[in-house]
Amino acid sequence: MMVESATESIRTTPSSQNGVSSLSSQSDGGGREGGSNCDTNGEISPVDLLHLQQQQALQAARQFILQQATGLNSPSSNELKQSPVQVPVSMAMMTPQMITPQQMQQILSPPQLQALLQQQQALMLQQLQEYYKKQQEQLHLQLLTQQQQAGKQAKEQQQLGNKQLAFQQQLIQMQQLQQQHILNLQRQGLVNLQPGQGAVPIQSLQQAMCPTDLQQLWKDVACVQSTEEAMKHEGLDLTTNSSNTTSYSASKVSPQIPHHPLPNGQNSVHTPKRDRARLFEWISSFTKESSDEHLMPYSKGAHLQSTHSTHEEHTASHPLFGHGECKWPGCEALCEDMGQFIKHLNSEHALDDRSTAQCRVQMQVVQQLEIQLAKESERLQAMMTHLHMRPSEPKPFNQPLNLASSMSLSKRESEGFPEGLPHPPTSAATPITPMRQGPSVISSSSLHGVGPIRRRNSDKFCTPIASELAQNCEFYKNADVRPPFTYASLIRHAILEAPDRQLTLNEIYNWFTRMFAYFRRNTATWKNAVRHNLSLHKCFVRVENVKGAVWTVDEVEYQKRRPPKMTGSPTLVKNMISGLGFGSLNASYQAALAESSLGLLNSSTLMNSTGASLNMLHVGHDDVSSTVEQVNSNGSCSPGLSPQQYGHQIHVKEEPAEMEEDCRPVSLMAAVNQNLSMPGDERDMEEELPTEELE
DNA sequence: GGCGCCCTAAACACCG
DNA sequence: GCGGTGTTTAGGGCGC
Repeated sequence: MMVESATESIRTTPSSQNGVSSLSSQSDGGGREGGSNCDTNGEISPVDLLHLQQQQALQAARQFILQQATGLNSPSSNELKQSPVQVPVSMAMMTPQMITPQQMQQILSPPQLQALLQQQQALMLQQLQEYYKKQQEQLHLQLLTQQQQAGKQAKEQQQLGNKQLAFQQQLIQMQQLQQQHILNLQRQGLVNLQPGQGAVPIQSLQQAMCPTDLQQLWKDVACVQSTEEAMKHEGLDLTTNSSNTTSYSASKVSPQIPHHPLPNGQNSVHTPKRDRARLFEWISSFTKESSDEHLMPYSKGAHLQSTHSTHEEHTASHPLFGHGECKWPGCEALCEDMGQFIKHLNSEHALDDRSTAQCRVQMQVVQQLEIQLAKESERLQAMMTHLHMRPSEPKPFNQPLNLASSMSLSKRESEGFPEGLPHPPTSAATPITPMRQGPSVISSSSLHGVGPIRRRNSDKFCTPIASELAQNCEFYKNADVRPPFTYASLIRHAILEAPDRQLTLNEIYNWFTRMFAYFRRNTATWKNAVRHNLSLHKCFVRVENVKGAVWTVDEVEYQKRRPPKMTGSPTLVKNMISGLGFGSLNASYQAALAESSLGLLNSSTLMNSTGASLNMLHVGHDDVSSTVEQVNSNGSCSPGLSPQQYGHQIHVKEEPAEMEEDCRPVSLMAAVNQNLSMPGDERDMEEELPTEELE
């Protein structure tokens, strides 16, 4: 087919030559397409071949990266971008992204990520095909040119035959690699790819790799290139291309490879082993530095640098000699002793273009690895920092509570702001605050806006809804971000925020849409959820008012359902009574405190604003504008709207099973407070505003 | 794995 | 009949 036609062209057209481009000129991003890197003999220049093979290696690397692409969470990097080889195929994918994979992962839902991955894989496949096409065309073009010039001299006919074979070989290799890579990509799931789908940045995949992955990657690279070698050295059986599965071990059975350079002394066949050798070197260094016990099973280099090696003395004497082999990238020549090695070094690796190029490549390899190391180190540091910070998680949650909430509280009190209402100055100072909330507040699901509400956050360890909304109200108003609170807490907040602490269903709807951009869509869903929550939770009391049915909050019921887990916890009792720092409390309790702080904040504010000193629980209310008590279905007194105030029918709900009980032990906190004769709301304040009210 | 909490969806009833 | 409201049930996800 193509090879045959190329062969035919060779026979019928003269060949020619051209100069060898310098390495620098080839690597300066000019791309390979325009390069005519052939030597005067009409062959592809070694440097060109080097580039070609390195590109192929990178293709294999990319292939491996895709295989490893289960996680995309790693900081962005530009390793590939800085690759010594310009690989047009992947340049688009190597472009640094505006967002990190982590951010992408947070922003995108898993299905979106998957779609993105598939999309980019498709793109990559397409680019691969285009690239190989270009390469083939280029090779073919070079072939034709050389044939034309070579044809003028009959004397060179025989030589041309050899060149022809060489080019045929190149073409075959190119085709084989192309097929192999495409097949591999398809095996990796691209068979189902559809046109137009996107993908995950390849750099992200690479960045996600750990050193072990890199080792495997390099191994694959070496394997692929060894395949090339094998093909080259297996003769010129161009009719079969079944050598795609040539294994690494198979390639290693070709020790003569390094000793068969091209006639002009170039190093095309050296390149694969060179890369592999660099891999080994890197593995060795990494293994040595990171963990002496972890020897890479396939890492020959690791063993080469084993401190237990009998050749260690030699290794120590020369970094390029170890285990009886020359460790020059791609060489692996066997040397019996140091003297022989030195001789070999001086003869085979003297200062010439090839060695310079190899050194240059090695420098870039090292540079890339250093970058990778820096990134990995940074990641490690972040991980350690994160893990170290874990025990003190409550800290960031307490702090904003103290500062923001109390400050805005006082302001609201003085300015008559309804408590809980977002105060402009506060929110204005933090227009995009959710970022500072940390992941505990704005989860990935809430970020992309399609996932479920941050369910546990508000309950466990989030900033209280009051301060959260106060500080981020502008954000939630404008950003299509789902608030990290439950429907129940939001409804409660809305109701308590109302001047008279009551809202009609429609007013609740309006509050949701007014406060959260997220709730301006999917109205059917969340409205249904709101109604569901209102009906389901006992804490929401429907009151027939003159203007229709309104919903109020039964704080007692609400608090009842909050911290069931802390009931009976000796630790909590101790902490409670002793008034220790809340950082020592467990997450559940803190979460309960956090979430419910809003209502208590509200209550306290109202109480303060009205100057009422209430004993809701035992005495009864004396100010309906403040937190009022309400006789609930159980006959107990609870803060909320006064039945007298509304003087209408109150629909008593039954909480779901577990909520049902007066006989159920009251929460420990409540019990403690009751023992302390704490008034209802004050009790709540004490419970829920440890950092706000108990400073 | 069980449990609790939550969300979502859906069906149904009531009422203006 | 329609839309809004309220109730209830079911299923599933998630964290403990």
